[in-house]
Amino acid sequence: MNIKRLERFIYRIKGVNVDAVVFTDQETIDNPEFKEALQQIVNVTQLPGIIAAIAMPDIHWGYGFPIGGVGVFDTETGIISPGGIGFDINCGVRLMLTSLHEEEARPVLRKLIEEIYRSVPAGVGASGAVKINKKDLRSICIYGAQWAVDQGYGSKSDLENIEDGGKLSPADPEDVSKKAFERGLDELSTLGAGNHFIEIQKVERIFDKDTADIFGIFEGQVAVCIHCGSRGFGHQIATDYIQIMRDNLSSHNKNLPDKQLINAPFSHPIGQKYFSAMNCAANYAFANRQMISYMIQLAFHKTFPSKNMWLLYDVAHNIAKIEEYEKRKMIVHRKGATRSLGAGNHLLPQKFIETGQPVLIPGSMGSASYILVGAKKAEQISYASTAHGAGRLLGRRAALKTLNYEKLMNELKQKNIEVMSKGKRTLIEEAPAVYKDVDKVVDIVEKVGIARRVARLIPMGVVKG
DNA sequence: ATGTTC
Repeated sequence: MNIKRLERFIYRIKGVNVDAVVFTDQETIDNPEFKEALQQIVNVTQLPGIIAAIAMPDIHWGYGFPIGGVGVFDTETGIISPGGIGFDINCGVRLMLTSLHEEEARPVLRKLIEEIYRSVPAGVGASGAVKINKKDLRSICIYGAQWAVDQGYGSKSDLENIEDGGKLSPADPEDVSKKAFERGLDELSTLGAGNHFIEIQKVERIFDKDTADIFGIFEGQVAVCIHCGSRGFGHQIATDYIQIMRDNLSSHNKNLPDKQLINAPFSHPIGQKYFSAMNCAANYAFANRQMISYMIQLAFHKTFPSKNMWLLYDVAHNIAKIEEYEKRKMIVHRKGATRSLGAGNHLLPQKFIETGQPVLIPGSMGSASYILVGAKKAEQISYASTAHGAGRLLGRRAALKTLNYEKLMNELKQKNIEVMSKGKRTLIEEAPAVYKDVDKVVDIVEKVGIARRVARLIPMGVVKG
């Protein structure tokens, strides 16, 4: 690999049609663990219609494309690829703020965590939180979070605090398979497993007082963070379209450097159908997080009837969207990358025009999370993208082999973190030691200038699959 | 990530 350091935390790797750009530190560049992930972002530069291939400081190995990567393609000559988005379509993060202070929450924290755990089914195959029929699911595909609000789960004002209003188009349920529909029916309002979680956090530090004030953030404030996606519904859609592309576009895909980069020309009917089906899954995920936050609100008000809880923002970090840069339409794949719109961007609702878009970057179970704000510079150097999390350091298998459950529980106990989980295995696979240091990731993001820190939060309690 | 390896 031909890697050149352009400036501090910005590297250029020689690519095929374009060069790849990586925002990271020298340690990551030199670490053999990340060699494959860096090769993956280089592979992306070989795809048709590529405009930019960018990796974030939380880069790690993924299916075809690296996680923590952005792939930008021309809408006419370029492609759309399920691997550039991820199996968990519109995996994302939602942050709820409260009028509650940490000291008031501490004595009843266990009860609150238990209440939330009962309200939101977690774990692999979790189901049965709400009953919907096929017609509802069709509406969810089209209307996303708006469907949930129309059903009484939350309020209309929530919608402007969700990326794209929680509703993407085109999204035609006819492009979604029967099998995906079957899976989607009983999974709405469930958390899932793996790195998905609900976390009760407290604001530990404020970096940007002016923005924090506008966002309604204060030191010691209790917040609730939700990290989850489109469950088996999105997973099935990704699986279906990988198969469809394999069966119907074999000559188009014959010279791929990696089979997992399978794709369709964006302008091809299959590319268009996948885009539409992907939007259905994205809308399902927006509805899912809307439902979950409503359930959490009920649990919260049971414990604290006189306190308020409201939505700060909801971001997607596994998605592809049509965006325009320099009057050219592009299909921007963000896989483990968060949109980062700076102040004044016309896509923002009025309330965020002067601040820029809230950006949510959670860490791992025992570590900090950040609220950041989008930066104009991101629109210039990263196609309005920034990092999405701490980024995995160790694979699941390696985690199970090297880490000890009792030791992990002791660590969390020492940090005063209450945990409720469906199983031990997920906890070990998601232990803090498995992730990079989120503080470092966010530091690079800010120094490069693709988002700015507003507040740092630390965990008080966590619910996991 | 996932009715757990596509």
